Amino acid sequence: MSVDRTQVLRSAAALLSRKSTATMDEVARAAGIGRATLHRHFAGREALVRALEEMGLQELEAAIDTAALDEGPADEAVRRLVAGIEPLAPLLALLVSENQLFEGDQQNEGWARLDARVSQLFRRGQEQGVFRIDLTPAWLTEALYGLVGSAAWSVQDGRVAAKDFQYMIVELLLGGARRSVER
Amino acid sequence: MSVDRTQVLRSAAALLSRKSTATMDEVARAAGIGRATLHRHFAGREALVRALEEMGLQELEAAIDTAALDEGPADEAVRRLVAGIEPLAPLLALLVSENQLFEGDQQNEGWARLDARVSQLFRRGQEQGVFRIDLTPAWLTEALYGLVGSAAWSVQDGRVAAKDFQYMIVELLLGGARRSVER
DNA sequence: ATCACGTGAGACATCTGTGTCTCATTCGGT
DNA sequence: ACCGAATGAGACACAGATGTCTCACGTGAT
Repeated sequence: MSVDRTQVLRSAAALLSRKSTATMDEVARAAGIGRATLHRHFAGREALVRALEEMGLQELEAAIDTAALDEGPADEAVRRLVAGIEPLAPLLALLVSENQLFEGDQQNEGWARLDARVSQLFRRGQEQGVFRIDLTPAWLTEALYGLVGSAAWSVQDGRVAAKDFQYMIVELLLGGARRSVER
Repeated sequence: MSVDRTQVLRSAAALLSRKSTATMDEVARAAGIGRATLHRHFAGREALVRALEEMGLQELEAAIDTAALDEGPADEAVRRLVAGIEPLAPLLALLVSENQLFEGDQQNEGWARLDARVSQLFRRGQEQGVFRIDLTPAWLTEALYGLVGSAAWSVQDGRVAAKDFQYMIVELLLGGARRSVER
């Protein structure tokens, strides 16, 4: 009976990432609840978006923590990170594509901090000779977000199989599309 | 004096790709024109979006044509394609991230057709042994869009240098982040 | 210098989405 | 079976964006 707040936020993320001008009513319908109920849980559109930000940052941070980016080979850390990110991919896709949200410069810092941690992983990989050094850590970080978003949308639209999510991202990010000898 | 329609559409794409809820007034300001003038050129928000779609599809098709995807090694064709896409990257980023636009199933076909052409390039590369076969052409196509979008946003936000646009995308897409022997 | 045209600024009515409320209903716990 | 809490549906006023119009100004052509 009672509404699952997290569930509502997830469906909202999935919808808004594809139709950012969606109405509060559409968001409610997508979550399978009434508009009034949606309003009882989130004071308004503003609050809803804030909640999405907060949840996104929080869950991404948790995923980064769990992945233990400082341990083991950098490429394996990337695999762990992508694996942990999968459940929150639609939400991440929304937050990445809509950075209007970060005007208050409040949550902006939280985002920058997570960016730095991911970026640091790629830097570590470069220093340890695992990653090539002609692609900046900043770009690799952005590319990771982009690929995660693309994969999330592709799965959502049925263009690729959900079970291949991690494999597709990691393999392309780490190994690229070109066929090479050692593979 | 007279307004450059293409210029208006480009600035609108850049703005809307980052703040999709932007007002018509904001779009006008971003283009350096008045709201009334914007309205004289595009009957309404709906018409503006349609024009963005149309221009995006048209220019992407032109870029694909110019790249001559059927000729030469597949990886070189990818390089040509990315080079041709660079000027319309912000527009492409908008269209990819906001697929609410394709409800009328009209322009949807145009998009599907272009998708098929790009996808065919990757398939050709696989058949000729240039690309690995464990990543589907559909995914590689989506990934290309995703990376182009990420790169466009990164450049727009100043996180990476504009001059590295093509290099970053092509190198990551084709070669991946991992350091390997022949590189 | 004159004229036609396109533009910017502002006013205006309208519309759509928003936020709040009430009320009947349903679900879950007792 | 009962009761309380949460929900859905609908009504309502309000706010903000939209679409249209007018008018004055600047520009470019003649």
